Amino acid sequence: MPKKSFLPIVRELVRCYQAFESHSALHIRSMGLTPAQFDIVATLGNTDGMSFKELGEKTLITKGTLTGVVDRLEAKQLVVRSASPTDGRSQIVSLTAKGEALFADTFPAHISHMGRVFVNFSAADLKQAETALRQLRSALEGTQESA
Amino acid sequence: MPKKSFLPIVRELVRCYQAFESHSALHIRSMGLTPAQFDIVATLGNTDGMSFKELGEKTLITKGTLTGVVDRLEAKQLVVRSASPTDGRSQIVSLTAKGEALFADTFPAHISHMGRVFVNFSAADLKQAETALRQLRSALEGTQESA
DNA sequence: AAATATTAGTCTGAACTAGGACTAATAGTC
DNA sequence: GACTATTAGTCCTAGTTCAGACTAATATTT
Repeated sequence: MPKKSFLPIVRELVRCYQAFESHSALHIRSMGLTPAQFDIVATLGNTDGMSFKELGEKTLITKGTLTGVVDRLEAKQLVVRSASPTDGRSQIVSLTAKGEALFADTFPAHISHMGRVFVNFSAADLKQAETALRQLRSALEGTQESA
Repeated sequence: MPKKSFLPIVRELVRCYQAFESHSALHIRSMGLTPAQFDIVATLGNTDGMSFKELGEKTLITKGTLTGVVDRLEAKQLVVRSASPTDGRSQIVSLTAKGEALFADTFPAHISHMGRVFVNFSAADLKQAETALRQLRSALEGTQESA
């Protein structure tokens, strides 16, 4: 490996992510949700609900955090908890009618908001960026235990 | 623009960043620091100190957060605050001898830890990833106000 | 069936996060 | 020089984050 030449990438990755987050978060907050809350609502949209475990895996929010975020969404009456019919330990989280309505309002708006960023990207550009990122991630994940 | 084809990238960017963060954070915590604290120590290393403003710009930590993080580092006697000689509003943050020592211990260790991830990357791979990320970021930053 | 291990979700504690109000100091304007 | 605008840092609030301890329920083993 080229010694230390990975530093610019790491730097660029972090800045890129933060730029993305701040662009996304600004819009989400203007719609009255936090990024984590939006993440949950977007994940539950067009589904019949799912367990905390499943929700955590899809959103990459860890269980401890999830409890609190769902609490706040429940307080806003956007989601409900219900016992799983098959597993006594498990809770199913699903959107309420109000949550569905919010999803229908905000999700397309957000996609379109974010899409504007990519107006000048060609399909090839997108593909290339995706490939580079995927390669990077698989390296990062592959090294987790070999340290 | 290709409608909606940006979603996979966004997804990949987020996962990539989180994989990086978790890999990095695990190592940093094992050295007794939080990621934000390490970020500050690493930025102050080999400098004569800098103002909160400058520190915030380099680390991408916002002012409100910075106050608290520096408080904790000061409590650990790793950094000190001192009045700026040129600007009465400004505080200079710099490493103490203990902070310098910690920097000398942990920074190379962390670089080497992270470098292992990239063992199988060629210089060309790195360059390509960097280019893709830079392009992405400039798009993200450029759209901030045009919404 | 009883003992053990695993799993789902909650709770706790320490820290980070952004945004905005606030204070003090500097800069710019008339 | 007085007025106004900007800037640097601090404080506050609400929310997120993770790790680890904990409880209850389910699986596995013997």
